[in-house]
Amino acid sequence: MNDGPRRREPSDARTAKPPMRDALVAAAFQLFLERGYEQTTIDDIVTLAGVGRRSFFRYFPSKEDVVFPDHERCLADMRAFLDETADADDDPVLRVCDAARLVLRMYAENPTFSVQRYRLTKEVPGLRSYELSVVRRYERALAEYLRGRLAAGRDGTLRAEVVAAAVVAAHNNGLRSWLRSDGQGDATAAVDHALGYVRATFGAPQESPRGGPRAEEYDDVVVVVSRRDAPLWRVVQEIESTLGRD
Amino acid sequence: MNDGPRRREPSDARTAKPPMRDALVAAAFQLFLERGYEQTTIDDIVTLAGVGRRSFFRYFPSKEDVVFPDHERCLADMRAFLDETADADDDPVLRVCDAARLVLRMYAENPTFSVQRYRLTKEVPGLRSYELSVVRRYERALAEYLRGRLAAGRDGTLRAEVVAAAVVAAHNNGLRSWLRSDGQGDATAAVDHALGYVRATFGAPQESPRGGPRAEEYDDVVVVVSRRDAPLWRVVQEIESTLGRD
DNA sequence: TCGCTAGAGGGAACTGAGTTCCATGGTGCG
DNA sequence: CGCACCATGGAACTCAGTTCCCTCTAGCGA
Repeated sequence: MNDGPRRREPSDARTAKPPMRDALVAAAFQLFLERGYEQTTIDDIVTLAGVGRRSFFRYFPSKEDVVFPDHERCLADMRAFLDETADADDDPVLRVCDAARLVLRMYAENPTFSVQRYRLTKEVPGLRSYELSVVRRYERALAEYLRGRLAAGRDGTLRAEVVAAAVVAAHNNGLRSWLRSDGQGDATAAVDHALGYVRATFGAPQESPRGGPRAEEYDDVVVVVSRRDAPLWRVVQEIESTLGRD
Repeated sequence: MNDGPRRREPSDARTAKPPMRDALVAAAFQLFLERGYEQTTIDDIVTLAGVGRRSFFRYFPSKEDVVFPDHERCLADMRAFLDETADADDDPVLRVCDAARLVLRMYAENPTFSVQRYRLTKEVPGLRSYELSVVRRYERALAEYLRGRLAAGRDGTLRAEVVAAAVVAAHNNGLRSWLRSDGQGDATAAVDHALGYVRATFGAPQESPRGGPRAEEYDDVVVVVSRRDAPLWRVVQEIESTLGRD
C-alpha cells in the first residue's frame, strides 16, 4: 500500500519512472521467453539486467509480480474511476462495465507484450494462480462499488458480487478471445459484445429517473408474448428487443 | 482433534483411507491454530505428527494443500455428478446450481473444521490465493458442462462462463455468510437463496419441452406491465412472479 | 528357511525464493 | 569538508519443495 512519498516532480505522481524497473521487466521477459519461466532464476534476471539481486525485490515483491508490472497502477486507476463517479446518477452496472474496459485498454496498449504474457501464464500454473489473485482484486473493487450502489435494495451484497463476477467473466472472455488471436482482431469489439450481454442481463435503463423506478408507477406498458415454458433468458431477449435496448 | 476429516465406507475403492494423511492434517491444524500458518514450518508439522518430512510431501504437494484436504475429492464428485447427467434434458443452470451445492455439503459436513479454515484463509494471503485457484477449478468444471449444453446457441461459451461465474459468486456469498456466523445458522438456506437469484436470472423453466422452445410457437401468452425505464432485473422479477416461478 | 523383490516410509542434501542485515557510494546541504 | 540521506549491492539466513538413496517390512516362490 505504502508507495513511499519519494516523488519530487509535481507532474503525475503515479507515473514515476524508475529505469531499473523497466530494465528488470525487459530482462525477465527475455529470459522467460527463451528458456521458460521456471527455468529462469532471479539471479539470472539480475545478472542480465546488471543489477544486484536485492534490487529485484525492491521493485517486485515476488517473482510473479514482474510478469504483471502494470496491474497495480491499473487497479488504482479503476478505483479512482469508480470513486470519482461514486455519486453519479447513472446505471451502476454500466459504470462497472466501463471500469472493466480500463483493464482492456491496458492490455490493448501493448499487444505484443500482452500476448507474450498470455502465453506465459497459460503454461505456468504458478502464474495462472497469481493472475487469479490479481483478477480477484479487480472483482472486489467492482463489487464494493456496486455494494455501495445496490445496498439499499434487497440482497444488495449478493447482487453486487454476482454482477461483479459476471462482469469480470465477460470481460475476460472477450479479452482472452482477443489474446488467442495474437492481438490481431479488435479487442474492444469482443469485450463490448461480452459486456453487452451482462448489461442486458443485469443493467438498468440508460436514462435514469430521479429516485429510481417505483413499482406502483406505470408510465408505460410493455406487452411480451412468449411461451410460458420458454427459458427466462429468451424472454429477456424479447423484452430487450421490444424496448429497443442494446 | 476430534474434528477429523469425513468418514467413508471402506468399500469405496477410490477413497482408500491413509491414517497418516489424517494425522498430518490434524497436526497441521493444531499448530496453525495455536501459532499461525506462517509461523508453522513443515518440520514442525511432521515432528508433531511423528513422521518423516518426506512423507508430508508424499500426501500433500504443498503446504497449502493440507488446509484443503478434501477439495480434490469434492471436485471429482462434482465432475462425476455433471458427467452422469450430461445427457439429461433438464435445465443446465439448475444442474450447475445443484453441482455447486455439493461443495456446500462438504463444508457443512464439518462445521467446526470449515469455520477454522475460513478464519485461517481470511488472515493468510497465501491461503486466500490458493483458495482462489481451488474455486477456479470448480468454476471451470461448471463452465465446461455449460458450454457443452449451451454451445448450440449464440454466445454459448460466453454465456457458459458468465453463468458459471455467477453461480460460484452466489454460492460463495451464501457460504461465507454461513461461515461468518460460526456455522450456527442454516447453511443450505443461505446458499439456496443466493442460487435462487442466479437461477431466476439465467435459468430455464422447470419442465423442459423436448427439443427446446421455439420462438415461433406461442402456446401461451404472458402480459407484463412495467415502466419502460425499469431495470431489467425488476422486469424479470415481475415475470417470475407472474409465471409463478420460484 | 532363505533369498529376492516391491513398496512404504525416513532422511540427508540440494535448489531457489524471499528476508535480514549491513556495507558502500553518490548527492545535497550546512 | 563533513554529515545525513538514500538507493544500491551483497552476504548470509530461513524455509518450501525436490532429488537421491537408504531402511524396513510384507509377500512370495524355491
